[in-house]
Formats: sequence, C-alpha cells, structure tokens
Amino acid sequence: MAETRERIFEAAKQLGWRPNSVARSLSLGRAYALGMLIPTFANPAYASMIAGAQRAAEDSGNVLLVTDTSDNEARMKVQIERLADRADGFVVASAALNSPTVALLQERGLPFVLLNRRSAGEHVSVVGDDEAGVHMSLEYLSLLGHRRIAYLAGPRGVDTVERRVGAFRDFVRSQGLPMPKDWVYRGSLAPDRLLAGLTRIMSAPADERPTAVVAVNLLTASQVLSGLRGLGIGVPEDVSVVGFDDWPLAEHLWRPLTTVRMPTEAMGEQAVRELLTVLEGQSSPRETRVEVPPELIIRESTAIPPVPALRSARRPR
Amino acid sequence: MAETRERIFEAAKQLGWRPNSVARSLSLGRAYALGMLIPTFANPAYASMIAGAQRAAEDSGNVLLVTDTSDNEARMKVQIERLADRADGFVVASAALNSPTVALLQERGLPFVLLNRRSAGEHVSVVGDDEAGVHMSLEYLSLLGHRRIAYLAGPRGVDTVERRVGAFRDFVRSQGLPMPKDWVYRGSLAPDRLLAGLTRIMSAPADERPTAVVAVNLLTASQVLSGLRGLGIGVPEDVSVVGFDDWPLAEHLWRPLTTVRMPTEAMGEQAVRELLTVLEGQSSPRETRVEVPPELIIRESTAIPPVPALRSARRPR
DNA sequence: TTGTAAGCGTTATCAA
DNA sequence: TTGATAACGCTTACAA
Repeated sequence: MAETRERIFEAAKQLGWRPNSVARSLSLGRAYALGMLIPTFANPAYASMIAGAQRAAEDSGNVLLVTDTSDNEARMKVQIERLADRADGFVVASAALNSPTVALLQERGLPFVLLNRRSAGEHVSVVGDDEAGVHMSLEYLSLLGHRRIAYLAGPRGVDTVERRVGAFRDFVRSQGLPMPKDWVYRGSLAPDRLLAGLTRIMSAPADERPTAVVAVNLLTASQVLSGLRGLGIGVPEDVSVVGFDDWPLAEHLWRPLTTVRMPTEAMGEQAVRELLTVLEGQSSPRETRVEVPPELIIRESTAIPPVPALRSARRPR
Repeated sequence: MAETRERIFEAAKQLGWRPNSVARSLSLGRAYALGMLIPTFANPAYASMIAGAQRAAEDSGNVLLVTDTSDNEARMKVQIERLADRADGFVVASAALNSPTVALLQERGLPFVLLNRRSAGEHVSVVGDDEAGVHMSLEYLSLLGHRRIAYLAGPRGVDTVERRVGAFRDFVRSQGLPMPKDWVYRGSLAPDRLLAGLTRIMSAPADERPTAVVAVNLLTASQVLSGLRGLGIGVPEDVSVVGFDDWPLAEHLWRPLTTVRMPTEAMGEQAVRELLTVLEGQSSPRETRVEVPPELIIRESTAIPPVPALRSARRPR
C-alpha cells in the first residue's frame, strides 16, 4: 500500500538513501524541472519575476532552471537544446515579437508559456497590464496639469515596449494632446543616443517643449533624470519625469522617481502556474493578464508644470 | 571509429534525432550541469557574477542551474537536494561564515566551490580582493584630506563584509586615524535602522563628525546619500560618500556615486573554471583570488573635506 | 500482497 | 571492426 511505501521511503532516507532524480526523470519521462529564459539578470524587473517563478516552482515540487539569454537568439537556441530533456517546459520571458525561438519550441513540441513579452502567433502568455500602468501615469500627469508630454520608448520589436507606446498614443489621442513627431523617441537606448534624443526634444523654448517626460523603463528614466540635470533643466520644477518599473534604488536617484510598479513577482508566479496547467494538457492557447494591477509610486520627480507653461497653455492662440 | 560515429550523429541530427541528455546523465554518471546558489537576484553584483559563470559554463559544454536562496539555509538545503543528481557540482555564493549548507555538501560528497563568501573550514573558494577595494577607496579619501571616516558595515556573519570592515580597520590603525566606537556601524541595514545609525554618527558638531562615509555595498551607499540629503548635509561639500559595487544606476543617484567596482564577472567565470578542475579531481582545498583588481570609479560623491573641518583638524589641541 | 521483470535512452564492455 | 548485452536507478505492469 501507498502508506507503507512512504514509510519505507522515510526509513531509507534516514539511512542516507535518496531517490536519484535523473533515473526518476528517465523512467517517468518527466523531470520535475522547468526552464526559464530571461533576457538579462541585469534588469531588476526580471529579478523579481524570477523570484516569483521560483517560489511557485518550488511549491509545486519543481526546480526552476533559469538562464540569461542576453536577448540573443543563438544563445537561446543552445540553451533550449541543452535543457530540452532536463526540463518539462519553459517560461520564456525573452521572446522577441518575431522570435525563431518560439518557432523552435513549437516545432520540437516543447511546452512553453511566454512571460511579459508576447510573440506573433498562438500560444499561452502571461503579461501584466502595461497599458493600465502607462495610463495611470498619464492620468496623474494630466491631473497635475501637464498637456505636453514626451515618451521615450526605444527601438521597435519588443512586445512590452509596443504595448506601452501604444497606450501612450491612445491617451494622447483621446485627450487631444499635442504630439509633434519627435516627442515619441524610438531610437537606441544607448546612453549617448538617448541623451541626444532627449536634448533635441528639450531644445525648444521652454513654453513649447514638453513639461513631462515618460520613460519606458527604470534605467531609461534615470538616464533622463541625469540628462535633464546636465541640461540645467530642473526636475520637477521645469519638467516632470515618470519611469516604469520600480526598485529600491529608484528612491535614491537624483530625484526620487515617480514610477509605475508592475506586479512582476505575481507575473512570474502565474507564468509557472500557467505552465503547469499546460503540462497537464489542460490549456489551450490564450493570453492571461495578471490580476494584480500596476501601482503608481509617487515620489519627487513629478509636480505641476511650471507657471509660464501654464500661462502659455491657457493663452488663446 | 570515432569519426564515423560523429558522421552518424550528424546525420541523425538532420533527421531530427537528438541524444537524450537525461539518459546520458544516467549512463555517464555525469550531468554536464553545474548548480549555482545565489543569495538574491536582487543584488546587481550577483547578476554579473552569474553572467560570467554562465558564460564559462556554456563554453565548457555545461549548463548552469542558478537558484535564488534568499540567504535562507532551509531553502538552500531543499535546492541542493533537488539539484544533487542533476548537477555535477555547485558554485555557492550564498554561504554564511558558519553554514550548515557547506556541511551538507561535504557530508554528501558533493563537489563545490565557494564564491565571494568564504566559510569556516577547508574548501576551495574564489574571492575578489575586497581588501584592496576598500584600501583604494580609503587611500583616495585620505589623499583628498579626509581623516575622520565612518564605515557602515551591517551585521556580522558574512565573510565579504568582515573582510571589508577588516580592511577598513587596518587602514585606520595604520594611518592613526580617529576611531570612535560608533563610527563603525554594525547594526541592521534595514532602511530605518540604518538611517538611525547614520543620524547618530552625524549628530556631532560639524567639526567633530566624520567628513567621509564609506558603505559596504551599493544599496547602503544610496541609502546613505538619501539619508544625508534628508539631514540637510551636503554631498560632497560637507561629507564625502563612497560605495561598494557598481551598477549603471549608481551614476544617476542623488549624487553620482564614487564607488569600488569589483571584477564580479571574472569572479563568476573563475568560480566555474575552478569547479571544473575540482570535478576532474585536480584540486585540493585552496583559496583563489581573482586576478582582475578592483577599480575605483570616481564620480561626484567625493571631494576635499569642508574647510572648517580642515581648520579644526589642523588646530593644535 | 509480494516479488520479478521489463523499460526509459544512453554508454561501455565483452565476445564474436 | 562489429554487434550484442549489461549497466545506470528508478517506476510500473504483471505474475506468482
């Protein structure tokens, strides 16, 4: 009986015997391990997705095998090959919108769920409500009186980024805000390029340039802060800055950063739960939004727009 | 012959066949996987150790299985149990000075090398030159003219921390600098506790309190910056601040932080190389120092001490 | 209920 | 050189 089996297992364990998980995997055809592909450990947002995922994995008796892909498709391929038999499925947080990796997983029949970044085609994915996050930051700026708002997005091709810019554009349109072409920056996020872009946007006279800048992520936001500081533009008295993602250091930047905190930990957690149901064959392609809503963390990088700007905005043309 | 074997493997691969790595592990008794235990993904210093380790692992045909231990011994135990058969050895970056985990690894005969943090007893370990890092930051402060220097270390029990405080104490002694008892803070690094400690140290009159504060890591340093800002103490004009570890955000803090950059990536790399030699049975217990020296990144949080302090320091008593 | 054997996909050994 | 076979350590199905 099962109970006796348990007792024997326990007794054996006391004597120093432990079942060999490799042999177990081979016999069972199941590894009780889940792979997780992360663009980079360097981005703190992923650190907490991993933390959440790992907790969920451990709670369900699985181990989580995490790798850093550097957003490099060739590396991802190698890692998937090497982990294919050792893991029962994958949480993929580093998919590009058109990723050969996703194709590879599909053709090899490896179960997977996308996290944070979706990809073209049908598959199960778990994402946070980035649109709501952007929306709430814009609403807040709007409430403060800002009407001229720029968005620093970075290059095309990543789902999350597109969702965030999309939400920005929707808001701007629905509120009838001004939208000169270069107020949405789509260039490289490399420090010098970004600074050049920011400088261009800010080179207009004070009553024509944006009174608020929204950045696509935390690092970009902090570069913006430093950039404005270098340009001699005050934050928040001249320009307000809002970031995306949160992290202890965000509080200690040149100006403590107002930013959108995404439920990253819950996202990681839900991704593995979703993957587990896929492994049980219970799931069909669909997109899951994590229920936990984003949160706007208001600190000191935002304020009402400068008075001249207000005057100019109200002056009839 | 071996060559034919290769050709057949290649042909089979074309046809979609791939050797099953689990079966391979079982047969070979070797998994070609290495475990890595990290205190927390949230600390950016570890992110780059992982990056280095993963590169070295991949280059040698291994996969790196990384887990976040939360510095929790119980969790480490579970993770080691679950990875014991799936990995050939472990890189342990989250060992406490007296860690049951190390004992566990030893009694189960699992090969391992300690990274960054050493532990009591004999074992192979890879560390950076923390002492040199601290030393160079203190030399720099000294050169600027600082003589009253405080060190915020945090709780006892972690090897790296002890090495850093040790180096601080050595320097202070060798230079005959003043060293009131509470200038070395050994309390909790929780924000409120740390702030209380800092406030106490800074509550002395300006010409008696420290003119420079050195922090044990990046987060602590940024908390110190914010703390001083809150106290209305200027950085660097009233007090200089030096951190430990570097990260892109360090440049964007309230004051761009002068800090010691450790060769974290090289450390991770070397740890897996070291582990690989252990696995080949070539290694006896020893400590390896990573050759790459620390680097002092000078930014804007340090300057010459304030003039009144200089005057007071020079005034004969 | 208990014990035995087959199978998981490799590699390694030993005859042929 | 080739080909069959045991072994890795577990699970499960089937006979005793």
